[in-house]
Amino acid sequence: MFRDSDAVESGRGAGKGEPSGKVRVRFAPSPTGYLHIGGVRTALFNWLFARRHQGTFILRIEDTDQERFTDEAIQAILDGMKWVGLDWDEGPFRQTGRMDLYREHAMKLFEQGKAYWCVCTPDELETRRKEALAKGLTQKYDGRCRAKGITKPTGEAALRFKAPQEGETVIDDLVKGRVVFDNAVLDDLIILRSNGYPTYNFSVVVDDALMGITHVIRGDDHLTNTPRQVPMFQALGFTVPKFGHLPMILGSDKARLSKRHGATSVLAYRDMGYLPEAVVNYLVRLGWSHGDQELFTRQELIEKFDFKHVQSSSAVFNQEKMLWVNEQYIKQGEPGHVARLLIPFLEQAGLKQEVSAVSPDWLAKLVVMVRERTKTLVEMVTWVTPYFGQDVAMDEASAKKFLTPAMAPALAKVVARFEAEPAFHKEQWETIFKQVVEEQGMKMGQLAQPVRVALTGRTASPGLFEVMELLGRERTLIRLKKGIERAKASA
RNA sequence: GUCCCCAUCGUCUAGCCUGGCCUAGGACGCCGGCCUUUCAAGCCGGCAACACGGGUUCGAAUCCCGUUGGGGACACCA
Repeated sequence: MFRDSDAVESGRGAGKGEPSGKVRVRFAPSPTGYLHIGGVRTALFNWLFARRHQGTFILRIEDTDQERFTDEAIQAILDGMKWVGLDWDEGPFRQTGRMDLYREHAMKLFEQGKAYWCVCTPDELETRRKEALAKGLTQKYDGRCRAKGITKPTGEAALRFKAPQEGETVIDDLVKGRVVFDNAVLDDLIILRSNGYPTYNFSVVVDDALMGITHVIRGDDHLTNTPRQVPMFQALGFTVPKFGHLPMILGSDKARLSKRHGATSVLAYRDMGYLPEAVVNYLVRLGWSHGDQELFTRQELIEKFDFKHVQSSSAVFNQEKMLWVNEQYIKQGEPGHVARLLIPFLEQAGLKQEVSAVSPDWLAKLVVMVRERTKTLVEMVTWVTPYFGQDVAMDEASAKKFLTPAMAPALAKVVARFEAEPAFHKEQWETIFKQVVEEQGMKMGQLAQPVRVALTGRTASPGLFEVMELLGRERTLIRLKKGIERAKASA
């Protein structure tokens, strides 16, 4: 009976899975590419759980496969974590720096008769696996080297763990509840490859144990790995941690989220103009809920996060909703903060000089003026460009439509009245403007549009008087005059 | 094929553990209206779901069994 009482504690139903000791969790990505959305969510749940219980969050890079990892990928993971603000307390540890530890523990198992040398070659194994598949049999290792009792292999050999074959392994998962596996389905897994490197299922166990991990929170694609790992913890004499298997994130076709579904790297969302806190907010709601609440501050998340409300079924990633969340953060966020995040985008749009010429305060006001019209920082750039520089880029079609000779007199009147005012006062200028509209026997919109085009170069903009206020008296008058020139010249 | 997980509006979800308060609530999106100097935002309203079949019970979205469907795992990858 491979059943460890330590593993048996419910996170659902009975109690709330309140940890008794000090919580230690980890996020252990493999550096095969960028940090994707699913990875961020796993990291986030770990981080939240750690912060919620004043525990420790550890970052560990699973790089035991020399073939596939790259330093760039490690850097990308670090950058991604930093961008979303998931700071770790220990690490990043790299498994490649811990090889002695794995070998040492593997040999310990061998000496205790809990592991054995296997001289089957990868090719042979592959062939047998194919045969088994063709016959419709279980594709597990037949254990033929188990009884050979090889003490000192002469050639290439891998070390296999003697998995229990009787009884059952029970895990009481924080999100899935009680899951029972028949030990008969367990394979004698290779723990040390013939090249001396440990395999994943072994290195995780050694690391999780040695790092004192109390809760292993990971994607539910690892659920079936758990009954293979639990016996290893026990064979090594370690305490078995508690497990929590998070449901997967699916693409719109209900298949596991992948590159096929468009952007899956978190940093791609940064580049698309998403705020990191919006991404976090969206991701946490994908699989966790707190009543009807949609928006949470980071502090609220830490206070409210619990496994009791983690969904056990997978969720479809929906960019529309994430966009909405982003929009909310842009609209409700602290203007100065949004402005700071906007700067790199402005610089990239070629406004480096212009940006350095304005104050953070003015930039924040600009953000306030345009923010209810934008859903991303990228969109915000286009809304914000007309307000930099003396002149404005004029949209030809708009100018042609609204800056006509017939409009020139009314525009001139507006300018004359404005010029009579030595200082700009929003309400006052608005009153003046409306007076002109009335005197000219026009409708508000008739005069507002030409003015809008003269001021911003476009037919769509924030409220006219907000625009004037932001532009300031001088620039307002300059642009208005240029608009009149343009109107007169228009044939 | 074998094992494991999952199943409420198109999507994210509340409710399920501790059956009645559910003629199933919220959010995104979509449709319509209001507001309006443009574009937005905002506000109001609408469409839309308990996968199916059995049971248990006075009563089931909630408990049990089965079916179907979806996902995952079965490597000297992680």
